Amino acid sequence: MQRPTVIKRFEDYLKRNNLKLTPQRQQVFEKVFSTNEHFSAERLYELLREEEGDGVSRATVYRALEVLAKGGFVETLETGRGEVLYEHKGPNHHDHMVCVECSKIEEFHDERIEELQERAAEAIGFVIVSHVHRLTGLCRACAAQNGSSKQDG
Amino acid sequence: MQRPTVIKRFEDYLKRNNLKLTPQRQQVFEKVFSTNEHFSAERLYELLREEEGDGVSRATVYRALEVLAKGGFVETLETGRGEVLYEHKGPNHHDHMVCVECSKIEEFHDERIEELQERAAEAIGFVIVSHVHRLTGLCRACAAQNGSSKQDG
DNA sequence: TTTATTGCAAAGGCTTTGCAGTCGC
DNA sequence: GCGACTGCAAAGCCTTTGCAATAAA
Repeated sequence: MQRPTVIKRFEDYLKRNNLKLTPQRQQVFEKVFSTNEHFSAERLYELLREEEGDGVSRATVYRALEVLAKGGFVETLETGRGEVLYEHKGPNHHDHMVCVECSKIEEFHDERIEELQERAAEAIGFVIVSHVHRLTGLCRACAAQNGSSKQDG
Repeated sequence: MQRPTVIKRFEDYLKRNNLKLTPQRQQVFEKVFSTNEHFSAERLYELLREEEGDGVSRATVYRALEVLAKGGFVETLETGRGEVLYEHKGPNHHDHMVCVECSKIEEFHDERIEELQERAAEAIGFVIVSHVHRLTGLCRACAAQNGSSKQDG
């Protein structure tokens, strides 16, 4: 998906929903789509503060993220440790693997899994709107280091 | 898994980890294993208050849940709406489908999915410790009702 | 007796909200 | 000009924590 296209979609979305295109929303939108990282609302707020210009208030960042989420421009990702991260939606869907040691997030995708989950839902008449498939564990680097040290669990 | 067995495992776990078997922990443990529902910490606290006897303080409920989680006796489930629910671990693993309309939670399991996710992890050297696979959408009943009413999104 | 545990209430962290002024449309 | 938006600070919600008293082992 090219940038101009997404911006257009965003503007259309705002119009359709009687929302206004404010400089703050633009700034948030730009920042969100200019990174491929997963970020928290707080982190996004920081990033916007660092920018030249007026900046955006914390409340507005939260409110803008809500708009973006409702419009389907960003997805939320709960890391499993009480954190909520966001990322902008790209053309290709993917799921996540989160390293408990270093917090690194890797992405994966398997069409077969997507199909099987669709079947599972169909089987009981469930209509999927969205899904979360998150693996938690150790990334390659951390697994190599943690080979021996384990505590009782 | 039979109750006596789990209790035994719990007691062993406490001993092994230098933790004490207090009446409060027992109460929490009993309550957690006496229901098959998914519950929040707050809800569990309520349930315990309603019981005859001394009850357990809120702080203790949270602390006990932490112990149970670390010991692998309960699993946490983020509903995707900022809520964290718990459920006791049973013999058979399962994932969840959460209805956005009525909050009903249904369980599903597909061994093929489990295998594919294991492969996906292996492929990049990731070691899975746990995983979350949650489908969000409409359960059969709500899907039937919501056939037409949709908002822009 | 020693060390972990409990209860309380205060403190935290993150997010939401009320409100008055402001600005897109 | 109207209705939505913004910033601020206060309020909320859920969870964690410090501390002194208490109880398991």
